[in-house]
Amino acid sequence: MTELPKGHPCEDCPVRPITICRRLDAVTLANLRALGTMQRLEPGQPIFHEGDPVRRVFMLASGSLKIYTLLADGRRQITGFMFPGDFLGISIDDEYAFTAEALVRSELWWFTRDAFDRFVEDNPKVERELYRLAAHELAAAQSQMVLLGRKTAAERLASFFLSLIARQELVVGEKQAEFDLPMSRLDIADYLGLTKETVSRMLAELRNRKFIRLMSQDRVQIIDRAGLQEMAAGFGE
Amino acid sequence: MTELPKGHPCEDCPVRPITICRRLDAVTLANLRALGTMQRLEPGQPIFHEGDPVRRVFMLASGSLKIYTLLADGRRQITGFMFPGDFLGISIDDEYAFTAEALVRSELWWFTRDAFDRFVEDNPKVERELYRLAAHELAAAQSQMVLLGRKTAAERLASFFLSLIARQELVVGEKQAEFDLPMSRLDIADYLGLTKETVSRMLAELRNRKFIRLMSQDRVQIIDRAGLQEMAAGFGE
DNA sequence: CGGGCACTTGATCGCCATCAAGCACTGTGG
DNA sequence: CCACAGTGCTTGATGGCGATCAAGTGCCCG
Repeated sequence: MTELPKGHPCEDCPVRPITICRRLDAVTLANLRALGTMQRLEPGQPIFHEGDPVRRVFMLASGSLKIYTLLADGRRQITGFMFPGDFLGISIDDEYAFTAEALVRSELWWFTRDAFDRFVEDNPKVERELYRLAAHELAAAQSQMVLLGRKTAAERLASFFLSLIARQELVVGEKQAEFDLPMSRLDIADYLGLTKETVSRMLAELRNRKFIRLMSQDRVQIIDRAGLQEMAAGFGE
Repeated sequence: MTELPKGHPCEDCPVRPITICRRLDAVTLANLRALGTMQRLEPGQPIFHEGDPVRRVFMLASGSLKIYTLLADGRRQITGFMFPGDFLGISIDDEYAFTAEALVRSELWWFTRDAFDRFVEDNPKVERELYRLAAHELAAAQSQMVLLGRKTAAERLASFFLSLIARQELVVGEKQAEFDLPMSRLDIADYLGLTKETVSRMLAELRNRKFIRLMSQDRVQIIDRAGLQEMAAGFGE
């Protein structure tokens, strides 16, 4: 990555660092992991802050993280959550554009940027895979724009739950009826562009409509997936 | 791109098509252009619709486009505008995830997917460049999420104007004091997650604060860029 | 048990959406 | 040259969704 032709034709445009955080294939992962160092994280512990120099590339092994940006007066937008297998810190710039912080006790591997770049150079398929991963991120970002720009509070929460369970099903490899909420109500709110009170109310709303059941504070059972999907897609009722 | 290893490990996850629409370097462009066909577009003419099969890759030569997604009941979110030099339709999936439509009379080159893919294979640097372009898109998408999730109406418009003029300055290569608004108030609203009325009011607000001047309906002069920047960054006043 | 904290629920407020004129530019025909 | 639609933008009046402010509740861990 370091030997990417710097600038040309965009060197003066406001390039900002990028997260690529979807999964690579198993073989690549194993080879890469051999180059890395493991690190434990406590809940709330930051991995890096917005503006920090980009020195390392991270891969989450267990737990979960949040990625966020702050406005001048403290308003916060969480732009993504990360789960085991996700990559973080792969960037074409020298500063992170966001802060990354552990939600729960987590483990991650880190690699120096150089080691990671060398690995990419030695594994031609990886570059292609990285592009593929970036494409996934972009598609997700676009649906999040639709969510933030045009969906109602209830629709946002429904969409969020569906994406969380889809994600978990991808990892487990089969349909699931329940999923965890490792993040707080405030984190959910800051991801969906709402307040924690509204998240709480919409949770009650989805419960009243018999779309979901709360097994505990941080575990949700899906009762009516079709109902959730209709709501997430923006059908009136 | 067609020979990207299909699936593995993401084949069952909801992959959606992706736009890559920033500039490649001049040499690459010239080589690529030789493979393409030119097409003229009238204002409002669609290039493709959400759900259409991905058969071509496009490059905008002149004019401008909008990219949007619709919800079930007709709510619309514009996820991006495209300007000369931008690429469109580069995708890892077989269906477009959005609709692309000309804002004004425009010209674009198109390439068959196969021709484009062969070109990418024959030009190893291009793959790297594509990744770089995707990274730019991702950074832009993240700031748009902050805008849509946490900024006020006035802040959104200020941010939008700054990004439009930054874009134009990138093309022209020097600082500019004025820029065009090739899109309607409704398009601006659907990009910023607002209504056309609110866009109109915030335009008046920025005018009253002496941040901008309207040279005509579709041309803006920036009077106080620092003021706009503060507002866009979310400082209280 | 009890203290703390996150979450829920309730009451009120405000920003922006909605509804509704009014206005300005554009083109067209008399 | 002007009447006059037609269209898109602006401005005004009102309303509603979600934010804010404020209790209340349950859960976790002492």
